[in-house]
Amino acid sequence: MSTIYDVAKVAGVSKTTVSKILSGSKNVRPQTLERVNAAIKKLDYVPNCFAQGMRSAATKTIAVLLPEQYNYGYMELLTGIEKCANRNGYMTFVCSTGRDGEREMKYLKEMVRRRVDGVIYFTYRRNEKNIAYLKRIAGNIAVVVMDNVLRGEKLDTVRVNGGELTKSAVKYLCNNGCKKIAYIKGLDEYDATAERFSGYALGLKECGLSLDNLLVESAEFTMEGGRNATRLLWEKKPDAIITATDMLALGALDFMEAEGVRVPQDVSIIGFDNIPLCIWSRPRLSTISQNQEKVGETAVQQLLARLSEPKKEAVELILNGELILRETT
Amino acid sequence: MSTIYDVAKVAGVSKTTVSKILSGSKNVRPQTLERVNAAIKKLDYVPNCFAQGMRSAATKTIAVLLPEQYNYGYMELLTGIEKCANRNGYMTFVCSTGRDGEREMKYLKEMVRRRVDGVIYFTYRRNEKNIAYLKRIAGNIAVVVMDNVLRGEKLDTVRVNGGELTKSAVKYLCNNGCKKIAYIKGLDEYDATAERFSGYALGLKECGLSLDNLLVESAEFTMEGGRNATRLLWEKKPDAIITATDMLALGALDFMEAEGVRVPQDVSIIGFDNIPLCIWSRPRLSTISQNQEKVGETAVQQLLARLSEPKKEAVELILNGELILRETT
DNA sequence: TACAAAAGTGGTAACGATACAATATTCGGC
DNA sequence: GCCGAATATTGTATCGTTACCACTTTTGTA
Repeated sequence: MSTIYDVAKVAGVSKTTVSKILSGSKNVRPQTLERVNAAIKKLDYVPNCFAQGMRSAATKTIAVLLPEQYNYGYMELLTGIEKCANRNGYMTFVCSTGRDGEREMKYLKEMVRRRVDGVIYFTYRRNEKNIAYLKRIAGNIAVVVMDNVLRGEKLDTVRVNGGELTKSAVKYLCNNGCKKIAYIKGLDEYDATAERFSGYALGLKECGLSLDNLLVESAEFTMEGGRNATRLLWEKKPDAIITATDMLALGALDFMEAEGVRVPQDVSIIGFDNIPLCIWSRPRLSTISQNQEKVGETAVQQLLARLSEPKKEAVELILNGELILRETT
Repeated sequence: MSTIYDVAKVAGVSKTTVSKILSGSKNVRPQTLERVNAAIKKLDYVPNCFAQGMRSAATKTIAVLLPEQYNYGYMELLTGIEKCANRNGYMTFVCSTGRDGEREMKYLKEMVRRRVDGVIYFTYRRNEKNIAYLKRIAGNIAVVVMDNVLRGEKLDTVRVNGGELTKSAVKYLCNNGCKKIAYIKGLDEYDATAERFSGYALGLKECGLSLDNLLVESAEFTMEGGRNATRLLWEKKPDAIITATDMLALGALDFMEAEGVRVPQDVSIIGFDNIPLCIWSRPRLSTISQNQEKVGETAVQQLLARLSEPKKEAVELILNGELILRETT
């Protein structure tokens, strides 16, 4: 592969001149510019990113750390991140840590090794050791934290207020006459879904309803989990069910179909995430949309903002989602 | 950020010794090893990938070029690629070119700039200029081509034999008494789907049925496209419909539901891809599965094989898919 | 004990680019 | 045509690492 030196030789100038032209300097004679450009074209010259990065630090690379194995739920978020990053000349590394703190640390170090400019950090719960490392590297590498797992850590944060949104779902159901609103939680170790549950509790309170632990179940984030939790809840005859994720809601819907329960006449169901499957279920699932593509885009924008002003105070960006009413309410 | 020189100073040895230890040399006294490791830990030292890459070429990075904007259809493939790459210590860049040759070239150059070790090249049709460039860089960067778009180019290829699989679907339907098997093609410019259509034609021939152009429609790869094509086809009263992709089949299914046509009693439908939605449609969609995760894994393995033996003759790996019979046949 | 081989360590030159200072060339005004 | 200013070009050091060779120390064997 040709180097800047080869280009200089072919064009009959010094490599310093070539370097200047590459970085768009004005102080070059038109004929020199032409000769150099011809040489670049002839040799198919492409600057070596590694050599560049060694002097001028910026690698135009962003890393995205995800807690779970790469799955459909991250698609929109990743699309948003990719698009915005590429638009700004950045490439991205996507790493899934599989909920494993050690692996997360391994990837964080790998990102330092690769001198990425920034990290979009998505995790499912606090890991003090990793947070300490993250804060240490935040001096050299821009860090944006997704969700509010690390609140109070003075790191830029981008998140959707899942609590507020869940509260609004409770209020909507209440205003439409529901009195026994059940909830299917995710695993408590997930901060993001724990927040949604808090919103549920708060919503009940503001509606003058009391929180009944018998109307709350926990489950794995799968259809199967949703089905099982619903089976237990159904004995308490709720008139509505809100779930922490759409898959749980689809499980609930599946249970109702099997039992011959009419949705929404006998019971209303509201999910969370607005995954594409929502419009394929019958009846179509009402849910809360987070607009993940926008979230990803915002995260990248904040990262770039941080890179251009490293000293500025950390910000917390809270995006709005919306309640999407389809056929299960 | 600390450098190898800092480590050497703290440990009281030369940077050459530190470098040796990092690369796992045996010829080091245990106490020296210990002192250096302590220094590395103390300083949180992580080698600079750029400086390393400048001497020893390998960057442990693979690029994946996709023709379409990052979407659900690529999820499994990407998962396979990611998993296998990470397992082998590689990171991946994913680039979507949006069916734009210029953009594809831009990304190819970017990958050369970043000195990736290999490129997994996925495109939708031949672009001579880009192919020429690809072949030129294939001397320095390992290239694996997905699908058979570039057949005859002496580049490693990994693909699923969509033609053969479609043929087997035709035979299955024929053996079950279907006589008027219609087909919904994708856009002809896609080589992968064109191959599937050839399989359809060949299947008919081998079953002793003749290809009737009135039983073939083209459409965009969307549900809407499938619905419209089916509306036209339905006038010819086919007893089965095979489609180039699942979304087209879901569109067909949607049309049948709206028209009150019973599936599979009145007409059988077979899609292609086995996207997750297949098990959500009612009746559940029969389809052809490509096992994309396996495809991705195979591509990475071939890339690594090429890296270790650059001179070996190019290979073509053809993976098997399978006909998945659900409720539409 | 002697002496070659092996083990352990260090010095220096790359890798390919950019930054900075230094030098060469052109230009404008008198 | 001369001189200073502006423009254009170049030489050299440097980034952090590894490769290679040279050197010192230890080990093993006759």
